[in-house]
Amino acid sequence: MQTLRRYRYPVSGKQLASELGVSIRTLYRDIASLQAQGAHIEGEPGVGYLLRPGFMLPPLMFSDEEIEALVLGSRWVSRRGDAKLGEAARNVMAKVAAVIPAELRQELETSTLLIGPAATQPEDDSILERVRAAIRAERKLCIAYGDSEGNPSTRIIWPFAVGFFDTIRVVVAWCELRKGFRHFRTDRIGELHSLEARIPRRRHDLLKEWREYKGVEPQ
Amino acid sequence: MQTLRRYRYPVSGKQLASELGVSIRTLYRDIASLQAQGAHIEGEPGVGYLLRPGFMLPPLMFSDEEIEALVLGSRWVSRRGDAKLGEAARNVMAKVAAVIPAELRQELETSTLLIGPAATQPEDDSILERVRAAIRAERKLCIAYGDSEGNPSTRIIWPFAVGFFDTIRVVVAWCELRKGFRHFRTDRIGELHSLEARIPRRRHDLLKEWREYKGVEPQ
DNA sequence: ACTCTACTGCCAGAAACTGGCAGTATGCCT
DNA sequence: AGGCATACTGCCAGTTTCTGGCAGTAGAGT
Repeated sequence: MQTLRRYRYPVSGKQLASELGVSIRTLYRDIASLQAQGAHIEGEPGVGYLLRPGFMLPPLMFSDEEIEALVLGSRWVSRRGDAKLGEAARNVMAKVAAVIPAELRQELETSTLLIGPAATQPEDDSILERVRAAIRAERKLCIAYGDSEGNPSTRIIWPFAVGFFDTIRVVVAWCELRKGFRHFRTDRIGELHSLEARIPRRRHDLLKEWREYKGVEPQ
Repeated sequence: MQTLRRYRYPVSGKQLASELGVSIRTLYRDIASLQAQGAHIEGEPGVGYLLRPGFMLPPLMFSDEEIEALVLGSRWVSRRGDAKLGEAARNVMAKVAAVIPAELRQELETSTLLIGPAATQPEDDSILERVRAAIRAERKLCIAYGDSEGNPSTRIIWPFAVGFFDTIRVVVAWCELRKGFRHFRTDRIGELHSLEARIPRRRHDLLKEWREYKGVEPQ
């Protein structure tokens, strides 16, 4: 898995086998067993193998308390994240539930830590989804924003993080108009579209610089 | 693992081996390798084997979105749960980070979904911790409670769930005084102590009945 | 002292894995 | 259309690993 993950383009079985020090025949068998375990490895004749992005977690041991924390966290994301993120959280729980024995599954589903409904009406989810997509793709966004006094403006921003507060969510970005870090409440973003232009700096560096500027501890 | 989990008392290796259809010698070897993988199996000469409570997750594959959801959920619990639950959430992330290759670890730590600070000052964490302990042990609680008009009362309750709202947390319980389901805000609980007496009904049944009574969907 | 039990080293037989070979199917390039 | 690179499968012998029995040590409870 680790070897295959290093490549972002299809790589031939022959090459993989020589890197791992095994024969081609064994490689085919190993890949088949990895696929049986759920790894998303795509193989095409004439092309090679490609690992679809994702995480492979080895066997892991969790205490009761840790499982409760995991379930509670997933439930929170499921109810407070945007639609896609919520579905991802439910998928996590479904995957975990699918592989544990039946006696434990009940313990999972019966977990007694519940997330209550949101205090405020959720705004349009698709804004958050599109912001997250832009962050991941490291692309600039053009937004119509109304500030706290209601003054409308149109800005080009470099989004690199989303902050979840109890009742609101803010996009953390570099603002080209103001030439500085700014926060934008998602419920005050009117129109939004993703630009072709890439953000000229790495997301990780922007985040680090913003943390130093604001004095925010890593989480 | 599954075989061993069924027992709540120490069980001899001989018995385990015959249930699994392997020899004693092999069982010792298998247990050694499970322990090497992180399973909490305790073996004492003259007593037998005992599995400390916990979950063993087999290898699992997650997509990028699912990992983001998992990280975000853990961060929320880490900042909004009580001290023990928060530590458990951080342990989950630490365990995951410990077993994934270095390139991926950075992706985890750099995850750009952040949880902001709580809007209100958190009340005494230990109340929530003790309520959760009572729920897990299925023990009655005696609490001093002030209702919304501030009238103080002392009640014996059967706690079976905790609801997390944006700014407050409520204990869901059967109230012996009112002979019905009641909710108690944790910030209005004054004194609290756990009683020796067990709750006469199963937590799971109480939760189910409360859901039907309140019309709450399972999460 | 005795029994029950966990745990280790050793070794032969059993099981699983590995690597090579031959062969089929599919996509890309000329 | 044809050649080439590649994924993928069945078969079989050689190698490695796993298994089960035996003998023995050590700790806990009676």
